[in-house]
Amino acid sequence: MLDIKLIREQPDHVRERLAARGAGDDAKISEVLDLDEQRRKALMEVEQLKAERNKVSKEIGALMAQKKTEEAEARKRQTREMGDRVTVLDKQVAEVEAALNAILLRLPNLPHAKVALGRTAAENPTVRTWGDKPTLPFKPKSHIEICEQLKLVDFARGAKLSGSGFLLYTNWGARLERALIQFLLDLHTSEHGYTEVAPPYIVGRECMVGVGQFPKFEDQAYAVQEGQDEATMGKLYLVPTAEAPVANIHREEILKESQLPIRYCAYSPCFRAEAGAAGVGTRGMIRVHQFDKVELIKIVKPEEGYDELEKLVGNAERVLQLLGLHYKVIQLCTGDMGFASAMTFDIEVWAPGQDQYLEVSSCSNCEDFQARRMNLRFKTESGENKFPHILNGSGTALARLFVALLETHQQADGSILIPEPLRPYMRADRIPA
RNA sequence: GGAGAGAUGGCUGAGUGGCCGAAAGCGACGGUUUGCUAAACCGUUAUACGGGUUAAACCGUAUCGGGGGUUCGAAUCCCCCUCUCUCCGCCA
Repeated sequence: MLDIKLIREQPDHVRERLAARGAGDDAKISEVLDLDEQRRKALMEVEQLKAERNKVSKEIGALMAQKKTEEAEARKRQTREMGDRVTVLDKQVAEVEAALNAILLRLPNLPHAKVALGRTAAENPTVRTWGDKPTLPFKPKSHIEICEQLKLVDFARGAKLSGSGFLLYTNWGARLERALIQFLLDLHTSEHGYTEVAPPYIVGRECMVGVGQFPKFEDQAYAVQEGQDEATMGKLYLVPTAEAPVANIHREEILKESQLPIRYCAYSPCFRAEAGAAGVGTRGMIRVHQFDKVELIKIVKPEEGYDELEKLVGNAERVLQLLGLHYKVIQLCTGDMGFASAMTFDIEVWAPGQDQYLEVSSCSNCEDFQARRMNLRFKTESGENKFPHILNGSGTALARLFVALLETHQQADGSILIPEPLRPYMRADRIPA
């Protein structure tokens, strides 16, 4: 959520920054300014009225104590009317506030000044690349072919169980998935300073609002209903990412400055309806309704936000380096960034069988945008309450990592060579052909 | 799922209609005292919004789990909801 004071004081700056990300909706900002004005006007009136009512009420109390009943009754008649007026105005304020909030919750974050201007993914600058595209001495197979040959994933039965976009990992495939999860958690906790947490996979809607998923992207989530009780619909959702529960751990808290930075690392499955994406890359494992991911979340002091973002990207990159996978880091341009983010770096790993790069990580600094929504603050040494920066990054998404790993490390004989750091987890150095 | 108890400030805990943004204790912070530590003593100690100010000071409003109601006035009375605890049932 944007700071209403910022919108009030620098509306043109806000308009300009929103326009930069292609969300420049002048009408909305004007509406916000108008509602804000209305709200404050009504507030002033009602508060003044309440102050008077409180005053007279106190007097009534004093009169009652002195047993001056008639005088007290006279005052009561006087304040009764004020009470009715207060009720009306209170309702008015609540309505204006609700209207204002509805807009504010749908306005995306402002991109950081250093983010490249652009409209689409085609304009995302590449920041760096690591390694080279592997040159295989044979025509690389697609992960789909590999999975079928080595029986790592049973696509047909996954679809039978839950519909298209759901995977049934089998055998070495299941073990590889589990090994990767554990490898990632161990790496980030023991080498990168994160604290492991295991969150719920179903969250209340406030969590979704807190991270900026809702209300704008409500159609992308799986909603959960308890049995036949339709009244429970809209209360709980399957997590689209561990960010939803983990970033909200300290929602509505006031942290001590000494507690920061907080760094959490969490595995969770991720459930995405992918509404509107039907038919786009539906074959294979690249776009699915459920995938595993290890997520990194940081809550930090504002002045440390961008240093921490750099480190976060580095933590995710380390994964690919250890697994011997070629990748590039790109910065998302203003037009391609996610709703809550002020700056985002994506990591794209090379998948030889696809002949393309796959996004396996997205690392963002949302600054105080999410902290505002979830009312998460920290108290500075001087006693001031401030909103921290909240960062999130995939470290990393698994299904696509799985794809890149198979396609990169496939051997001429059809087996898959397991990268050194993963071998203890696989208890094998290759998946046999 | 059934029955009962409860939810008050950083914590413990008092408060059953006005004198209560809230006693007391603990903790924390500042100060006095002190060779050091400890103790003692004094003081301070929530949040948001609005007004005000260069910034403060300051003023107002709201907040005692959440929402609604009664009343001139609600932590206190009434209704609904959420959560926690105890017992029973069920269950991985």
